[in-house]
Amino acid sequence: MREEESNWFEELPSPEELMPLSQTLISPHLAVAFDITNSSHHQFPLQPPSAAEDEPARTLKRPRLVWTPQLHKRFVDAVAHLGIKNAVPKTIMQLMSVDGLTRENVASHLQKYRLYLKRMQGLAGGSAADSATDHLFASSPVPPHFLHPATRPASDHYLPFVPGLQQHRNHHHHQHMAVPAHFGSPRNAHFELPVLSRMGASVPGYVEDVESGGRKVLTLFPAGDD
DNA sequence: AAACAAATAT
DNA sequence: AATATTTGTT
Repeated sequence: MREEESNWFEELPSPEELMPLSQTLISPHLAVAFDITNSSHHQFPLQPPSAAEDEPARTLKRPRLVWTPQLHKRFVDAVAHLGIKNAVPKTIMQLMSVDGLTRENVASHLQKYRLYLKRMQGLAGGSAADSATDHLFASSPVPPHFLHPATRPASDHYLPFVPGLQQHRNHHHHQHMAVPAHFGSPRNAHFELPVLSRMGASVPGYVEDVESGGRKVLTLFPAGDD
């Protein structure tokens, strides 16, 4: 049994998408038998109590996420600001605060990105590292200190945010992602990331029909506000 | 529970 | 090819 936290259905599917599905899966008279006739059908799919059917909510597959350059840039920014220590999928996801983006989306992307970074460390010289699959990653500049772990960021653009500590920036006119001076609870185990107002305006993803196979795809950053 | 890397699947 | 999912380990 999957006991995952896949609550994506709470936000994504529009009633128009859900309705036809429910209609094909639940026969009309069954639908009336239960209470879903009561205009409450723009709720997320409840599984039919009859259990005679399969469970669409658990079986339905979320469309693949498209990592646009804009979305990737946001990812890189988040990692840069978090610092390598704090840049784990959950916190990256929170900092990015992109509506509909899941931890697994980020984890998968992070894994690939790390491989890309390793591949580039090898070619620290000058040679192009582009294996043609790296177009996405190449679309956003890699902050220098990603490649040299021992090295501190030369500029204060990437000052790692440490939860308990207060940052002192002398010049603060880089409205990148403003990290609030005080946030969450002090040092303790987990801290809460507030919804950042500037960087964090959650973008409501939309679903696009692409590709000849009719695969549905999720594009979160169609046109950046970046 | 979450992170991680490697392998594998779609 | 790009992303997701699974697996085994910490």
